[in-house]
Amino acid sequence: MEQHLEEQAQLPQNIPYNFSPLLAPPGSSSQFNPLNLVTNQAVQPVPQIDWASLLLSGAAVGSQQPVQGSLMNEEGEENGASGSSGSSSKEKGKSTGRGKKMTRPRFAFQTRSANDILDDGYRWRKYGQKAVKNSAYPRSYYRCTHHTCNVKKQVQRLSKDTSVVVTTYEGVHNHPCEKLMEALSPLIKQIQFLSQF
DNA sequence: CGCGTTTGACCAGCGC
DNA sequence: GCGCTGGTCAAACGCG
Repeated sequence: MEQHLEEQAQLPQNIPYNFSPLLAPPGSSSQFNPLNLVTNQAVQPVPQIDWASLLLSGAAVGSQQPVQGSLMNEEGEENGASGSSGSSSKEKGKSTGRGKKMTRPRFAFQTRSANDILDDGYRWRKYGQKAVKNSAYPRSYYRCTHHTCNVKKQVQRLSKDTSVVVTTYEGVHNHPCEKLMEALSPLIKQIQFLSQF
């Protein structure tokens, strides 16, 4: 199944960057895979993404605003379990193996970027890298460095279109964006100062 | 010295 | 049951 991922991930050429298109193709419900999700952005060397609103409200994306197909949870994966042997096995492996069985929202998107690592405002620690079948590029595994946060993400570059990076987020941050807080702290201080009068 | 990356080993699930 | 594959671990290493 993995061998077709990149073939299925056709990039619409003129879609502006937007998370709303994160929908499973209507006819591919049973074969749905996060890597098939297509969200594109204009070709930019450095992605300009409104991560703050995205990931703060966007946690929402995970739990409160279930955009169908943009999320992967246990139920959704069971739907596609028979079709996608590879991607489903890894989840089951985690549930019964070292990892804990948790229902974690997942969403994936593609970006055109020269950088594999998108600066989403959070700090990530790389914990693994694997060469995946039928892909010239390895898949990298990252974990949020926040001690109470267990969000993971996978980053893989398409071999057929090396300008496209597929990022899969798993879980929802349970802490504010550090860089966002860092950026806002002077403003907050100023507001607090002014509010004294 | 602390933090992050690299990388080989290990584990579990699936298909045959 | 065996091999393949993906995901994770953890020790070693590098960098600021």
